[in-house]
Amino acid sequence: MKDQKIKGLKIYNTLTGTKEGFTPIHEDYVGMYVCGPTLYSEPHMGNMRTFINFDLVYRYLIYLGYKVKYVRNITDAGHITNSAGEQEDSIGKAARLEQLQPLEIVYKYNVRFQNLQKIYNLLPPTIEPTATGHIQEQIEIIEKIMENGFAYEVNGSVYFDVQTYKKSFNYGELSGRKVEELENETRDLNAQSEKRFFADFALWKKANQNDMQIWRSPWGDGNPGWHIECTAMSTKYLGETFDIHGGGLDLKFPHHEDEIAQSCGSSGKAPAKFWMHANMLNVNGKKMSKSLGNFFLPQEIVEGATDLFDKAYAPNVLRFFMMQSHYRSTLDLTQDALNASEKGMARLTESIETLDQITFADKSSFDVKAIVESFYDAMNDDFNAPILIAGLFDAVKKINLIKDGKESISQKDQKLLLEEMKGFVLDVLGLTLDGNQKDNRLNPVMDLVLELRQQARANKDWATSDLIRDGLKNAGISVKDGKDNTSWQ
RNA sequence: GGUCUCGUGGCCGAGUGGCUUAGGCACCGGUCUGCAAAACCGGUUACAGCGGUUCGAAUCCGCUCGAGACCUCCA
Repeated sequence: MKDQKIKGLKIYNTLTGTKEGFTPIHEDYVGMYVCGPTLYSEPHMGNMRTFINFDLVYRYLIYLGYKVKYVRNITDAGHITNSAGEQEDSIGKAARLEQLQPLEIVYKYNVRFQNLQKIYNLLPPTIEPTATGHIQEQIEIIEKIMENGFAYEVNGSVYFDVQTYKKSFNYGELSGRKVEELENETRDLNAQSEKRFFADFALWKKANQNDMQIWRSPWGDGNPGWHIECTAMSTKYLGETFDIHGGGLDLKFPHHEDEIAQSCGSSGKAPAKFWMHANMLNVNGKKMSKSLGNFFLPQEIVEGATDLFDKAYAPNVLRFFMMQSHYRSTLDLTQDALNASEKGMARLTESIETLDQITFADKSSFDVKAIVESFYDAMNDDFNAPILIAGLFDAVKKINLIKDGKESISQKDQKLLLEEMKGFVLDVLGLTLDGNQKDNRLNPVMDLVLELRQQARANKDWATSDLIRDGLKNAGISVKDGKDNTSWQ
């Protein structure tokens, strides 16, 4: 089935604003670059949403059988934002505050980030290159851009020459901005700028006295510009043009626009065939962000340590919650929504276990293949995980009906459905069944306890059976009386 | 101020011209049960407002109202 389905994948391309059929540049191989975090603090849940969404993309491409090279950078060089060079870079600022070296800051938060990836069951990218590890590559790209006449040096800094560039290329094609209009749109014009043109951006920035990180370059000591690291690293690991470039929607302009300019300006080629942008995670309708203070940390929510919610949620629940919305839509995070996801996910994962132990029939009473195909169709339509989940719940309903003897399934279909449900739930959505797995040592104990309760019930000794039930409840174990047997969780 | 996006039932959230009852949760009814919970089955509630195009619009166009994003670091 995968062989037939692999050709059906469509991806929404920000560059064209349409869904396009996906065909990799090199057959069977996919190159994907995603902009990673700047590690001057711990990533919050909003950041995680983007990484989880691209994890979904990565997982589905693998599921379809592609060999995927997934590059996600780690920004460990701070970037001076103000063109006058007055503002401190984010990493340097954090370093000063915590009285650590910049790379100690980055290391510290990278350890946490890596841990979060494990907790949230993100597949590790093929490589996570760092900006500071690729200063030479960045310098070389800048040199190429200068050779091509699209950059100029001023006083130890190098700027990209947008005006010259747009004579040969279309600056603004990704974000739909027109350079002529940009000037009026800009809120704060910096009159003191060294730049020839307001839209020019720094490729290399001359060092300040108080910079904590400084590198040597042909133009003197300084720092690489914000955008150049992605161009350098994507080129190095994926080539001048690769299949997919992803990132958060807030990076579309100027970051990704400038990446395109740098690639075209150096190699003459556009960096990526497909640009994918993941939308923001909202809290009460507003983008989760540090400045608004409406963020919480991924670690806090799984520990129940945030004031925003009165209980802890499993990482699985957060993942499922996010998968219930499309990656290109904003998603509002509320406690009610999380509670809904928690229950729904439990029902979904439990049904997989039910299916595993189901009784076969000679024939299936419903079209199993059609349900499975709906899984692929959903994901092939621009990774539409919410539709996939709706399809999975169709299967859940059928499985429960089979259990009740109202539908039936053949052994062959059971095998197919189980395999594909596991595939989509575990491998594609990246959920785990951990929550349903019981402690090996506790198992026989619980068997005994429930047996005793069953005896009490047989004797109509309700006092004893309720004592056991209530006692277990206090211990955090809920007893579920089924038709034929009693289970617990 | 400029550019753009969005406004779906109690909540979250899909769907872009013609039965999608999307789906999840909640709620109501039922089955089961010693009771309760859990499971399961069934059901109700919607397309911001106004106008237009069309045989027909949640879906296309216009206007109004509202929300948000980007233009500065941001996933």
